[in-house]
Amino acid sequence: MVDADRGERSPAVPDRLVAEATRMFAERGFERTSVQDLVTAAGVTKGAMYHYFDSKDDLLYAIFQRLLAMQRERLDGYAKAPGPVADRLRAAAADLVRTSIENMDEAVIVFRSLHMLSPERQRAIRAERRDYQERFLAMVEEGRREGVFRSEVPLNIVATQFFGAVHHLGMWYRRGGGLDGAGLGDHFAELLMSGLLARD
Amino acid sequence: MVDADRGERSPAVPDRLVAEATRMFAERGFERTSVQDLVTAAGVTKGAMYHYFDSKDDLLYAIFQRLLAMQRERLDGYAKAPGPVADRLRAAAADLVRTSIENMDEAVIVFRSLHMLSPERQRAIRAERRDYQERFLAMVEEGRREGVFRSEVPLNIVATQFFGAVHHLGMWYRRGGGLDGAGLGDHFAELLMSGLLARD
DNA sequence: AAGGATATCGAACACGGGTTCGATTTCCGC
DNA sequence: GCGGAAATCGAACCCGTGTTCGATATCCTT
Repeated sequence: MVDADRGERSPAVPDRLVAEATRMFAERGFERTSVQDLVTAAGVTKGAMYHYFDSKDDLLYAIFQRLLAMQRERLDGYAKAPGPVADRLRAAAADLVRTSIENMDEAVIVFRSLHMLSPERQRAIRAERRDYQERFLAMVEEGRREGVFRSEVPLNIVATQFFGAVHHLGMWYRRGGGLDGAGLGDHFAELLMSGLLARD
Repeated sequence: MVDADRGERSPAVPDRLVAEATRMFAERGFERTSVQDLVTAAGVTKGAMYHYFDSKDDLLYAIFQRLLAMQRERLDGYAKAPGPVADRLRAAAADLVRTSIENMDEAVIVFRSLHMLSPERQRAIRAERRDYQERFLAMVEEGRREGVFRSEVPLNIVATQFFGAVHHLGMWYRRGGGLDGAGLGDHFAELLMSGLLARD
């Protein structure tokens, strides 16, 4: 019973740990989730966990990276795609909202528990996120140069407000509220575009 | 040397404690600030603190309430003022941004450490905030009835995105960045209005 | 089948945390 | 100035925490 079993019975231990940690950190918060509760929920003991992760911090860091790496990769897709920049930007924005909602647990953790990471790792994550926003802003800038975006409000403020709203999703969005991730993504993207285009 | 002294030398102990707690909770986070560090910074001992506050939680709760009560009161002012609803809403929005920036420490704590409160108090704070948003939304609804606001995007989503962005301010706004609270408030309000008014 | 490496266990450790409480000092009305 | 109440101290307490580590079980290679 080896890899074949892992696929059919239950996931490998590291994966189970990350999965449980994601669920519990999102629900109770990082600091209110003890390592003991965590490993119990995952059906192992502390020793097993410390075999795969150097610390509780490590586990948290892994969660951060998974979501951010995924979203950065997706953004790259839109940035490099052909077509008008306005369309690509709108699609990228809607996609960010959608993936944030579909990975709500991770999203909640990222925006709520960043300051629980060790300082170096905080810096690393912040850098990654800054990188994401800069790539995003590069598309906005591209649109501005082409004369597509010409808002009264500084464009980076428009984009920043959008990011703020996205990061805050975890605080209020609940499933089954009559609006799924894709629907909300469309609205959010629409709102972003109206901000970038508006001129009164 | 009593009240007169409190006014001229240093604030009363409970005030000092709240002030230090606000600063430290915002900087290091609630859970990374020990009661010992806190009382040392405030120049007293644990006993003094536990004389005024039942728990560390109590202290946190006091910080929450101060900011929320202040902002709710201000919102009421705009809601009850005379004049077109669009103007009042814009002013209220700009004011929320401004007061959030001027009380950045409290704002950071509110949005970052809500889940550290005891469940009952979490509920209480959430209820207060919901109340705030409902009053705000009532003005939006007023404008919709009058035909002033007619966005493609559902109005409550526009408003919610605005709140999200405001709550997220603490994550990126830094003083001395060439844009003060009032200036940013204007931009944010402008953006909110453009969302509420837009129709394409 | 043997052997070493990997995975998992389980108990103990070290430590800092929030909280309690009786002693001591400071304050204020009489 | 006295006396009781309020404020403050300081040390001890208890508990849960993340982490370590040697022992044991399981696996994969040869």
